[in-house]
Parts: sequence; structure tokens; C-alpha cells
Amino acid sequence: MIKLPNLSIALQEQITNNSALVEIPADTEILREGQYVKVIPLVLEGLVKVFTKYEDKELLLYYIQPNESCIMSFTASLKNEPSKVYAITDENCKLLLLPVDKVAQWIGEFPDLNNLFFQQYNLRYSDLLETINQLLFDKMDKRLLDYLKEKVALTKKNPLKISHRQIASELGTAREVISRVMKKLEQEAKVKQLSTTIELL
Amino acid sequence: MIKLPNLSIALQEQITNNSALVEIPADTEILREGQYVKVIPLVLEGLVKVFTKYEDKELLLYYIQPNESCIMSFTASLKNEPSKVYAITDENCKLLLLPVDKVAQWIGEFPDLNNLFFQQYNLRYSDLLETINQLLFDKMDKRLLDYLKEKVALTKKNPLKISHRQIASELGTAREVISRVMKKLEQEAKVKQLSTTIELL
DNA sequence: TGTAAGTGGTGACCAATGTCACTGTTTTGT
DNA sequence: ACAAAACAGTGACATTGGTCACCACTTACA
Repeated sequence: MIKLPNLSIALQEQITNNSALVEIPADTEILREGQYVKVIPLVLEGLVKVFTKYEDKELLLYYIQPNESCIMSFTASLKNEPSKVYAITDENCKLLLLPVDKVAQWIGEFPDLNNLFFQQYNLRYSDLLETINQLLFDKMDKRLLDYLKEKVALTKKNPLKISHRQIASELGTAREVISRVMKKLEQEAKVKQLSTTIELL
Repeated sequence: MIKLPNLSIALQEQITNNSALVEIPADTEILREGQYVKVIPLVLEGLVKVFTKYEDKELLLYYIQPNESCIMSFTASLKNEPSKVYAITDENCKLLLLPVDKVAQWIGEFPDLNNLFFQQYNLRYSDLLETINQLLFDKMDKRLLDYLKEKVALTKKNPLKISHRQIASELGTAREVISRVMKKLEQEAKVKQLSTTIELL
């Protein structure tokens, strides 16, 4: 049986018997913009990134960590609306795919699942609000530094292996801007760059 | 008994017997940043605005319309966290104040209330995402025009009575910027200004 | 090993918008 | 009606970030 902390045994059984366990390699798109959703992914291992996008510009909204779910999928599926965001695996992941119709039923039967979903909505609301505050109140240097700090905290790796281009796309800006700001951070001794790795000091 | 569309009679009775009905004049702060919340407001009549703020700069996040609630209050109260946003009445309002502990109980007993809360979370997630997209992808002229369109739609008044300063604060920018952009919109025949009123064409 | 693709560095320039200073007009309150 | 307060208009300038052009370096792989 699949272990799910904080959920009742009865629910864990239901989920185990009705969901698909899948392994997805890193950097794979698991939810497309505009897609109609029929399963709710629950992350068991790994890390998933959720983005908004318009034309060539995109922005990382938040990460989905183990034991969290993509509540937007639930939302979109409930109202039978296409997804407004898209999601990519950041690492190799193990996901549990819960069928939407079952979830709707479980919500009514299992208060602990109901609570989990409320918590998830709550968490995402906070994530989006934080994103808004950064866009509105912070300059690029602070946004970049916060981004790097979060990345280090989540992946538990310090010299990060990531390209300027990649960072730019997650922060919704251009590569040159990241290069420019990164140089400034390096001069301020906040980061150190070695070939394609970035160390947070 | 207080009429609440889409809620069961039994729940309407519970709510009527356990909540306070209050009337609040326009432009009154009903939820402060950092405040701990003990009631969930449900808007019966009027319009409430929700903002985020940092130092002198603030931004309108979304409106709460009749038969909607401030789900963030619920969230904050559940986790006993201070509110990250603040709310102001935009018009004279009738609000129903639901005690948090009762709501937590009703959520388990009345599936229709549970559904309402899911819908509200969903709605606010969409509102915040829309706000992010505007901040990230749109220039001031489009943001201002969208703001005016929404205001006209919500208040059902066309020549709007509102100052540039007010608009600036709701869009998180400066008065001069609004004056400048408004002039441009006027030249493009998208709005018409007469003393302190703005008409959307 | 050599070529292509990806990556980063950099200067010049542009566009959007935030800021300042100052003016004149409109509205409000008494 | 008058003074005070709020509001709007505007030119000049600063800052931030986006764009372009182009060069050099590294990596992948055929």
C-alpha cells in the first residue's frame, strides 16, 4: 500500500486501489496550458514547477513538493475548465495520479482529504500572493537572490547547476538581465560563479 | 431568516441564528494587515476590495461581490495566522459575520458550504493569477483600461467618480503615471474626462 | 577532432515608468 | 464667499529593465 502521511488508513487503501503510480523524468511537461484535466497529481517524490505563460514570457509561480498536490488541476477539473498554468518536473518524480471523479467522491467521505485540499488551496494562495508581492515591490537583484535561496533550500544543493537562460525564464525576464544582475551579486560577494554553476554565499 | 442562495434551509437557519448582520459604510477598513481573524465575512450587499500592501505602495487584488466571502479570513483563522491582506468596503455594505469555530463545524456537516468554500478558493486563485498576468505581461495603458472596465461592470455606473490618486493606489503606481496614461487614453478616444469623472467609451 | 549548439559577457541603446518640482483648478467646509 | 485641501497637468530627469549586436568560451557529439 502507498504510504500517505496524515491520511486515514481507509483512504490510503482507496487511493492505492484507484490511482496510478508513475515515474516521470526531470524536465518533463506534465500539465499543459489549456489542457482539460482528468487526474489530480499528488507528488510523492521529486519536485514539480508550476508556471504561467504568455507568448514567449513565462514565470515560475511555485513548486509542488512531496506530499503536496496540484490543486489547480482539481479546480480546473471540477469546473471542466482548461488549465491556466502549466507544470514541469524539476527532478525525477514519483507521482500518484488520482482520478478526478473518485477524488470528488472522497472529498465528501473523508474529512482528512477535505482538509488536505483546503490546506493546499491555502498554500497556493499564499504562494501566488508572495509572487505578486515580489513582482510589485522587489527589484531584480532581490528577486534573483530570493530565487536562488529557495532553489538551494528545496534541492539541498549549494553550488547550483543552472544556466542564466533558465533562471531568466523562471523569473520572467531576459538572459542578459540575469547576467548583468548576477555580476552585481558577485561583486557584492553574495554569490560565486564557476563555469555553469552558481554558489550562494 | 437571512436568505442565502444555494445553501440548504438547515444551514441558512444555523447561519441566521449564529451570525451577526452588520451594515458598514463605504471606504471603511474591515480587515487589517497583520490582524488575527475571528469571523468570516460574507458579503450580502455592496462591494469589498482586497489589497496587498508594502510600505506606501499597495495593489488591488480583487473584489468581493454579494454572496461571496473573504476566504482568506477563513484560511488565516484556521491556521491562526495574521492576515496578509487588508480589505476595505467600496460601497455601503451589508455583511454577515460568521464565527470561525461555527464555520469549521458547518464545513463538516454541510456539503453545500464545503462546496461554496472550494468555489471561493478557486475564484481567488484565479483572481490572483489574473493579477500576476497583468503585472507581468501588460503595460500601464492596458492595465488602466481593464481596471476601468471592471469598475464600470461592477458598479454599473458609467461616468465613474474616482480620482487619479485613488486609481494609482489601486494599480500600485503613482498619480502622475495615471494622469499621463489617462491623457493618452483620452487622445485615443477610449475614455472621456469631465472634471473628476471618467467615462469609458 | 572539428563543428555545431549552447552558454555567458558586454556595451549601446530604448522604452516604460517612477520621481520631482511646480503650477493651476476644483471641491469642500465653515 | 473664502480659505484650505484635494486634485490634475506637465516638463525634466533618473532608474530599471528589455533589446540588439556581437564576441568568446565551453560542451556535446558525429
